[in-house]
Amino acid sequence: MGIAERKERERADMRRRIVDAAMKMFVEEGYEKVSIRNIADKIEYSPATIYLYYKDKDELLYDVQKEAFVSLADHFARSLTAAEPLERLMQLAWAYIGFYRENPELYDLMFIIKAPMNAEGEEEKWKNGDSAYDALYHLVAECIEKKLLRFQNPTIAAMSIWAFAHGLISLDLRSRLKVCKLPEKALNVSIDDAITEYLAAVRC
Amino acid sequence: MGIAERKERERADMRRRIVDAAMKMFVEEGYEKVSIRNIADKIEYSPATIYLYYKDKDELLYDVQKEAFVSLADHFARSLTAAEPLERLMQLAWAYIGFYRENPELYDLMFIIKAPMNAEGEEEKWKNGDSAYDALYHLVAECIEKKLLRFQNPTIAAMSIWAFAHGLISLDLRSRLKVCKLPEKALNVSIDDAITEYLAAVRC
DNA sequence: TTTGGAAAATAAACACTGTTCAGTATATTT
DNA sequence: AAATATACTGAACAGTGTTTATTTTCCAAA
Repeated sequence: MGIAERKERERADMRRRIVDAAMKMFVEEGYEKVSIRNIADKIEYSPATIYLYYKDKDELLYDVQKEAFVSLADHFARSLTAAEPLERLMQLAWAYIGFYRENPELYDLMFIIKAPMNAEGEEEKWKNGDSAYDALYHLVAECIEKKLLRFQNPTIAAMSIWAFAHGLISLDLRSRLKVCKLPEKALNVSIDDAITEYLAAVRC
Repeated sequence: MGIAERKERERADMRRRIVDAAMKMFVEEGYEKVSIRNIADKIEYSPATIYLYYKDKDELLYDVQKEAFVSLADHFARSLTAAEPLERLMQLAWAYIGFYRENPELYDLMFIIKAPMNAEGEEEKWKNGDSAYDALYHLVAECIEKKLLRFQNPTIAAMSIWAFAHGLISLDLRSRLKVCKLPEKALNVSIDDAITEYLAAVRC
């Protein structure tokens, strides 16, 4: 029965085509501005066809998020070259900021946009971010064990470091840091300074 | 000519009615889920009428944000009772978190939602958050002057503290802290712990 | 007090959106 | 070749923000 397998393969190919087009368009124009019809046009299929492969736009976004988190994990893996855990933690932090700066729309869709993880009920569906978070958690835990960080609890530590970076990023992404009245050019520098200072402050 | 004044008053009243209804509905159901038609229904006018008072939904949101920032400033004013600047900074931080917890949808619409400040061109329109930011900035500056904080630059300090709080809040609001695998109840406690630890870490 | 003109409110439409469904074309099995 | 299962799509539904032509309301001058 090679046919069933081919059909399955074709189905997977179609999902690929859809998710690839969607990812590309989300990154270029932002999730909100891309409609199912736009995606259907791009892949030269009817809008209704997309609903044969994804139950709704949220499910499609979920798949794009999955993809995005894989590439974040890759980005992490490539960036963590140091042997010293503390040095690795710094690399992780800068890799995170770097990922945002290279793919702001992707960051938005992974961490800021409302859909789809606020869809109640689907509790355990939010596993996409796990590996990226685990990278942070284990690194932080190792640093705490070796008394390299001024933290006791690794969960609190991971939360704090993540929140700090995410806070800066999402204020930046929404142009909220304008109120700081910094010259355009000085903003990125200030963000970098803030991170540098924070990392210096939390180490022993 | 009392008529012109009455007309002006009526115009202002109408804007009030619209912005009040909008604020109420945004808070209850979230900005995205409230349509111009819904608001029009609520105030018992035609949808088109709203466009005689607001050029688009963004302008309406902008007015609601203005309102929201006033109430945040009020909230700050009521919370900052201590004489010691460092104590006042703590109160500010907790007031910020408190405001979020009392009005999560309002926080969303003030700090996270995309519209309207990303509308390019209207550079100086984003002055709503000024007074709230100024409260933080001046307090931080005072603390630095009196050598109460481990910061040199007040702008970096204000950015950092704000980013930390905002980061925790917005990760919480988007249920991203689920990856920390904390029991439901422990989450809020952990957020509080993270803030407590952070404040302890940045003081001299 | 009636009439003319300005101002305010609206019904209806436009161009979108996500989504569904009845019907058509294609491929596979009998 | 006929019957069946699969894949696809046109058209529609119910909603969105917004605009326009039309009607209603109001005020001032004849």
